[in-house]
Amino acid sequence: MIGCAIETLATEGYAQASLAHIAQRAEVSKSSINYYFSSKEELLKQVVIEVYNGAAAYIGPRISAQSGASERLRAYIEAHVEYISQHLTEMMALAEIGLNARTADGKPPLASLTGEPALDPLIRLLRVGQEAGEFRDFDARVVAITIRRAIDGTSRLLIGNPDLDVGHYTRELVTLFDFATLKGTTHDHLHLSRK
Amino acid sequence: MIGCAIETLATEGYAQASLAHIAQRAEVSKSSINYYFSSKEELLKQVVIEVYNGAAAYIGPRISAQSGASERLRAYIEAHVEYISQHLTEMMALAEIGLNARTADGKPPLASLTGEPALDPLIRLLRVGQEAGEFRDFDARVVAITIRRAIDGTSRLLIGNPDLDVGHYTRELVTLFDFATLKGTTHDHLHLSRK
Amino acid sequence: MIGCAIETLATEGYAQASLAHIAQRAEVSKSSINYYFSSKEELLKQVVIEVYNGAAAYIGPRISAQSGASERLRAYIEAHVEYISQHLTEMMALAEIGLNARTADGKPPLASLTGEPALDPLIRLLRVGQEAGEFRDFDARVVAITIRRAIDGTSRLLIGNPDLDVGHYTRELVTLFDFATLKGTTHDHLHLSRK
Amino acid sequence: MIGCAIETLATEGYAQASLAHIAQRAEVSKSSINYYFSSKEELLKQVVIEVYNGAAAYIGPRISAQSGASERLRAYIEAHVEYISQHLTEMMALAEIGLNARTADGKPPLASLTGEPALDPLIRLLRVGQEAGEFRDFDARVVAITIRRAIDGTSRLLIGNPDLDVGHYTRELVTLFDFATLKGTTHDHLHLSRK
DNA sequence: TATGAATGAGCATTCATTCAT
DNA sequence: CATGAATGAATGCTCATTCAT
Repeated sequence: MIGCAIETLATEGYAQASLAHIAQRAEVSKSSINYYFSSKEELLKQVVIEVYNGAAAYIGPRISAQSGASERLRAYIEAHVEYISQHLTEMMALAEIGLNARTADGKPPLASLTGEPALDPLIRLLRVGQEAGEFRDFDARVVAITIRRAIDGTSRLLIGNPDLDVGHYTRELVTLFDFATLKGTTHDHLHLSRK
Repeated sequence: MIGCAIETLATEGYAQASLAHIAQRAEVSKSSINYYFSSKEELLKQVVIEVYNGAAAYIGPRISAQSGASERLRAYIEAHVEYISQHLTEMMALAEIGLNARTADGKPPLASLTGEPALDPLIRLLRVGQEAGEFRDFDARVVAITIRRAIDGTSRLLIGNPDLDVGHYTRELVTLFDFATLKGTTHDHLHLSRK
Repeated sequence: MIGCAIETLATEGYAQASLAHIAQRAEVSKSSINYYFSSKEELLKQVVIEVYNGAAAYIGPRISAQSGASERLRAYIEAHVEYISQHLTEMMALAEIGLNARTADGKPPLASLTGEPALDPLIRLLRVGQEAGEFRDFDARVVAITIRRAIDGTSRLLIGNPDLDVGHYTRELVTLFDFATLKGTTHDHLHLSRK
Repeated sequence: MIGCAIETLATEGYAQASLAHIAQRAEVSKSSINYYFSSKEELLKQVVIEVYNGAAAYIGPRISAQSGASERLRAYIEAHVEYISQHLTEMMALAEIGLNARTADGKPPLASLTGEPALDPLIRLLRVGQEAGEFRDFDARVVAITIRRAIDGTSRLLIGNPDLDVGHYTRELVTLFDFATLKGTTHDHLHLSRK
């Protein structure tokens, strides 16, 4: 049932993801959904949890397997893009919810996903790299946000370009952020002159 | 009236931006909106045009004023982030529309805004820089997408952190993409080893 | 303007014959219609009058030109069918109004057109024919109603069969009602046995 | 619910037969109608089917019970008028739908009811009578149309004259079409002279 | 004379939810 | 455990009408 909700969200969009449509896809009655989930909000929350846990289970170990900060960053990007490319539907669903769902007061409640809390591990990773002397001196939060934005954009990119070479895209992204983060001598004048 | 539509979209979200809510904010009747705009779709289209033109008028000249590719890229980022930080509401509205509106068949029709066509000038800018020997050898499209994603994320970031130091954020972003794009010697081994 | 109302009614139907559509066809503003006609009801009334007078001006003399009752009846049918076939649009408009317009209380107010009052001349014609011994002994009202129904159906018939041979159709109709009304000996037993 | 739709159509007319009005008469909510009927069009279709089937069930056997063509024609008229006089409301509803409903392109889609297809059995009946030598030589289609028009007009007639003597009216109609169709000698000169 | 602006009422339809079974 | 029935609220939209100009 959660699976059908995901499919509906991904293929029809948030606005069309009514209980009726989800129920139709799941070939159950609308009432059944309300039986298992106290409200639509609850259903969406479960969708988020399900998708999020699935991603974490795949990505977490991939990062942990690496030891150096730069290797971890590469693994972070690679694992995310890879997972996204293999779970496009779920990611689209997540995006639909994250961009539309609001709390009663009106503001994006699931900012927690793409937002600050979810960003913390990445920020920590970057700071560790800086302390270890692997990364140059940047604002870890800004870089983290940029990386997350690049990663989160992957699903849309793949939707629009289904035959995109994911491997090539991943490598380019990794290289890009390698250059952007790794300590080097050549570019330092730029960095300093801008400070 | 378009202004109120923008405010409603930005503060209440796409789903809550009904004609009734927009009309209420504008202190006119629902019918009046339908008098000036033949449909809701038309209203949203006008919102997009209005916001888009305003941004282009500000940003375009700022980029053109620069001559070198790397200076242009810096101007691109700076002008965008600056404009976004000063027109947060409009940008949020644009995002709400771009991410939710669908054509009759169901898929993102306004991808044109954040999507491919809008990307072309940036891609060209990057390629010019590569041909001029200013930029290293990267996939211009991947880098362009990443830059756009970083820029487009600014509005959400500012919503969540209203007292963010925009100047600092912009400088960090510019530096990040300087490192990511400019030709240097130090990091070349990374790039090559990954190829 | 009345002409455009007629066209709109005939081609788009009563439900679609809004002031907006009529105004569009007439290439004037909606307000102009309300300026010349105090209400939509008034406009429709004028349409009815216009069409009705046009028909009367054509048909009246054609009937009066005949002297015998049976000749008059033939002229009645012939003139009507002929006029209808040449003014299909107007007739369709009349039908749309007659079948849909209602007074405030809810009942067909324009029954006067196809209804009783409009029937009186025909009833009188038939009775004169009976008194003159030309027509058999029938209920003039029933026959009159039947003749009117046949005539009124002509427009629909022509809409559905645009290449109908109107001359043939008219002759068949005239013959049919000749048989139905003229005094004869052969069928009298039927009539009597049914009384 | 279909019953209330019929009543509303008959008493208030097609234009006033909104879901709101029908729901009010049925003392249910508008939503309930949409629950049972996927659209208003569907509701009207069911009304047509219901009424049509009811009529067919009554009228069909009455005609089949007769053997001769002229007897069948009499039964055809008698059964129709009788049924109509006893189901005035339903017939009015049917008329409102048939005369107003339009397909997306704009023209009368339910012509099938009063229109050509529904006419075929009557045309066949008349032709059989002609081949059997019972009926004179007329255009069966024209006569059929005229008979249907007379029958279809009955409901309007009864609405306008609730205390009409239906028996008398039926007999007059039957006699009229007896004279109009049966082979006789007296009138033949008319027919021939017109040919 | 003619029209743009504005609106309240009404339309068919969709939705999440409740309730009895 | 599951669902059919039912509904109030809300949606985008059309309409005839009014009013100031």
